[in-house]
Amino acid sequence: MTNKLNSNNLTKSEEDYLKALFQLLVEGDSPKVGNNLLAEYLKVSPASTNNMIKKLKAKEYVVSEKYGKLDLTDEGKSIAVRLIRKHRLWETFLCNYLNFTWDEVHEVAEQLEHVKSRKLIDELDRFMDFPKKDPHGELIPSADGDYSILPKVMLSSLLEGDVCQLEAVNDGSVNFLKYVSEIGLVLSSEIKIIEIREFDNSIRIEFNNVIETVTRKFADNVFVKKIL
Amino acid sequence: MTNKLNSNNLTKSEEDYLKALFQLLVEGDSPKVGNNLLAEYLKVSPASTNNMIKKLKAKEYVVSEKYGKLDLTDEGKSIAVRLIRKHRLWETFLCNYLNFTWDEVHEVAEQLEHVKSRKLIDELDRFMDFPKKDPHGELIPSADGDYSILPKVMLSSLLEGDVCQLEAVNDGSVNFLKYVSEIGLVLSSEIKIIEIREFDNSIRIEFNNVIETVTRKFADNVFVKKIL
DNA sequence: TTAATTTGTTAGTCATGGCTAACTTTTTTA
DNA sequence: TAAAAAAGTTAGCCATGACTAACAAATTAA
Repeated sequence: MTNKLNSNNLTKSEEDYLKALFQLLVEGDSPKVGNNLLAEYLKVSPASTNNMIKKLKAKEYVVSEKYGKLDLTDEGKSIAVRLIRKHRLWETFLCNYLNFTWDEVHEVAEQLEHVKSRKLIDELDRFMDFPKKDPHGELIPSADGDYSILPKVMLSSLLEGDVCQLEAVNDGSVNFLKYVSEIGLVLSSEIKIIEIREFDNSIRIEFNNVIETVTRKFADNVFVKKIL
Repeated sequence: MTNKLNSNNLTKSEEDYLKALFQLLVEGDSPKVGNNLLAEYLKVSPASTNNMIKKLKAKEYVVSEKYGKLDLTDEGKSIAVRLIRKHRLWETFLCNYLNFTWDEVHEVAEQLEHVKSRKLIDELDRFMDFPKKDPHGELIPSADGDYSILPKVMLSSLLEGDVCQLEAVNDGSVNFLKYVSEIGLVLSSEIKIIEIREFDNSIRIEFNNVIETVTRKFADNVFVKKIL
């Protein structure tokens, strides 16, 4: 446990910054995360970010040298992981018990993840019988803070003739999520790559006995496990 | 429905004030609610309250004349009722599904009631099969905003020999709630008034084949239905 | 009915967390 | 390697919602 017990006195804003920084560091493509990237990700000005980073450094959740790149301390990471755990558990609850669809959960989970109660989230976890994955296929961190990520294979990285199973989708865009469910894809859907068109990078895929053409951008946001 | 659709753009603070004002107006003892009473109830300074009331008047949720008493507009009432609905549904969920006890729910429900999502709360209601009462015995307002209160008969108003059933408890104090459950009282418990001691206003009651002595203050916070 | 008390209001301050504009440092690229 | 671009920082502003201190109005009591 942390030496600060459960005195988690962070504001919603502080939590947002820590979680965003964690996601850029751990799940992002950029090797280094700087002030402006974080600002862009959170859709706030670089000045606001700079200001908040100062505060988070003072509280020892963030480390960085002047004009240098940002990193999280262990305590900072731990807070971020707890937020991600809360977010994913709520998403799971909303989808599995309250009839929410993929594209509806994110906004509400963003609010619910800031509710402060250890018991609430651990009981919710138990109530759902300790789910391993959220509705988008992402792993849910455990109560003791184990964070791991699935090896991500993009649908766009496969070759003609390959067969795979849908493991997860990027939950960054509501429109994308709507589109995915509208065409009928769900977790575990079996997908076969019929054709990759060099001309425009579009991909013809088959699933549920239908054939669809999807763009490269679409396929970049769909993560799969190759099975053939 | 309101003419503002669902554009419920109130801050947490604004919501807190509206709900508090509603509770003082509808459930409180005072015939008139003024600025200072509201301030005391919310544990903020009269100046803060005055400031917020100005804003809520500008937004047409509150009406009052200068130096006059406060009242809510229909829109203000409607917002307060929706908050109470959310609060009580969450309390019900926490108690019935997540193993929370009477004294634990309030603090967490205070946070959950500010989560903004019409679908969330209506689905939660459906998930629990439209409960009528919250864990403390209070009626839960319906989705279309019907607010009603149980006729409140205080345990302290009964006479020796009367028999009653526990209908609701005042949920204003954690310590009181803890005490109620520790001695073994639950909703629907049958209680018999054994003796009322004039000397110190204490009351001897019998329930579950045990006899307990409770204070007048305790009995003022326990609401019952007389059955004999 | 005046004086005391309570209640309500205003002015001015503070912290949080946004913002823009201007500036500095670092990195890129020509 | 010097100029341009990008990234980071600082100063100063704004809104929100707290606060205290001082003051005004209304109510209660003498």
